[in-house]
Amino acid sequence: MEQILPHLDSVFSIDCVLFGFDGKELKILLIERNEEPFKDWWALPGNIVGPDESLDQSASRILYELTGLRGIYMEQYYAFGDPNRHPQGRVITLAYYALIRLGGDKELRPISNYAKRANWLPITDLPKLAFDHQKIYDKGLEKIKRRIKHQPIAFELLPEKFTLTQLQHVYELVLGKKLDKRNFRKKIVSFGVLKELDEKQKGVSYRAATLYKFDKRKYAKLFGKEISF
Amino acid sequence: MEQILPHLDSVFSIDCVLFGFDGKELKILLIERNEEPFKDWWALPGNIVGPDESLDQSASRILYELTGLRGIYMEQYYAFGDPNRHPQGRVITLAYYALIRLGGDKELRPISNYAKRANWLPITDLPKLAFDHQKIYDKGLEKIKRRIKHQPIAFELLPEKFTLTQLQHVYELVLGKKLDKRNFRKKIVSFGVLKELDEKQKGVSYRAATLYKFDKRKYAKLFGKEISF
DNA sequence: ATTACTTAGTGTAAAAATTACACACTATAT
DNA sequence: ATATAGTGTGTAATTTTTACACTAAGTAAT
Repeated sequence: MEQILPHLDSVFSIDCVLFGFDGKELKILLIERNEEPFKDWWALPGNIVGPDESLDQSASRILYELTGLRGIYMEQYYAFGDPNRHPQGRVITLAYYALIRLGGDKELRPISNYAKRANWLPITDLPKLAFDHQKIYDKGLEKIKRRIKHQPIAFELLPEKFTLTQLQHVYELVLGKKLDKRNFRKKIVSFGVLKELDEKQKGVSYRAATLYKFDKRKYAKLFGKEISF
Repeated sequence: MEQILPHLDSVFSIDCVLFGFDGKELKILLIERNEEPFKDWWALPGNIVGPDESLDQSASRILYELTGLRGIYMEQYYAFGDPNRHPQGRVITLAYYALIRLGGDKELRPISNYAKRANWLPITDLPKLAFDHQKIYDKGLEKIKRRIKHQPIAFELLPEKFTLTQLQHVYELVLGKKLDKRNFRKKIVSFGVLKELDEKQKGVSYRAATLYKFDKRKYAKLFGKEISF
């Protein structure tokens, strides 16, 4: 119902759960707050939605401001609006997640002044989080667990070229269970969204694995058909 | 980011997509607006979130005010926040869906004054909708299509006691395709969430079918295991 | 060049799930 | 008694899923 527009004191924000993968562990990006409330606590990066931004634009801007990253696959997944979730007033927040490959270069560019610092922390050992951010994170993890079974989001966590073992590793981390190597390969290849390259892995002290990349074209053709893990 | 709370003129609302099933068709509840903008247009029922309500509470209140219904399974599914979606200012809206069985008695109790009337309209023949409500509806339908494959939400559209044929009918309507009778029964029974009653359907001029009901207890035990259609 | 080490890469058989498909039964209405 | 309309049921063929272990290839150290 939207025909009358009272001026209400409500604030609408976006918080981001950025999952990162460095080849070993799943991490999330947290900031250490520099201001009250929850000064010195770790929190999810977030910000207030600007008056002329769409929600997705706003999420992209926030991600960019906090990390310098652009062009990342992000998706809103839940709105949190408990009237008491923020000690200073009513703040409804919309949670987005993003999946990012870590390592290499382009890391953590300067951060807005409300944070002392930002850091990628392994999800296996998270500190207490400010506000209801633990809940937001939990729901985000749950979300990508479900999503990775049906959508090709695992690739976002990997470099453009990757080995099947690396891909399996990502699935195992997100789903939280071991998968059978042969069955995994059989299945993932049968989806027909991988392109086998002529290249091999480099810099390893054992037999180098074949590199693959995700084939967006092939995936686009499959549209509608469900992938299922 | 939530440490400073500027007073912004933003409005946060909830819109509901109420899917109803009368035994024949899928319908949604629409209201005919009585005020500008979009006076005389059909729109989704919605309202502004109160300052001390949680989002779910607010959605329940709105549903109750518009229909008199309580205790309905509702879930938020997407936030719409295009800066231009409302001609009079910034309104971010959170969409909820609900599934309701129609027919019988408890229908459409008096409606707030912003609507001329409210009506259940078949989804196969919807009018043009106000604002971006067509988009909101589309996304809602998409959502329940996916959800009905994995969660026991079909039962919300049926009376407490129902026949397997009625249940199949609901699945067919939502998924938009025919299902094989024998395979459907085999599968739905194998989930083990139905309780066969000693009762038979009444008032039909042919062999009466056995009635079933959804067994919440059994379903609770299955928790974690995925249903899949 | 031999050896030790580490991961890559591969096939099959058994079990389970899915699909396609047709007819006799039962209740009611006339 | 007969026509009608929907109920309720089984099976064989196919596909998908699961469980499972060894050889091949490359690197590093000697």
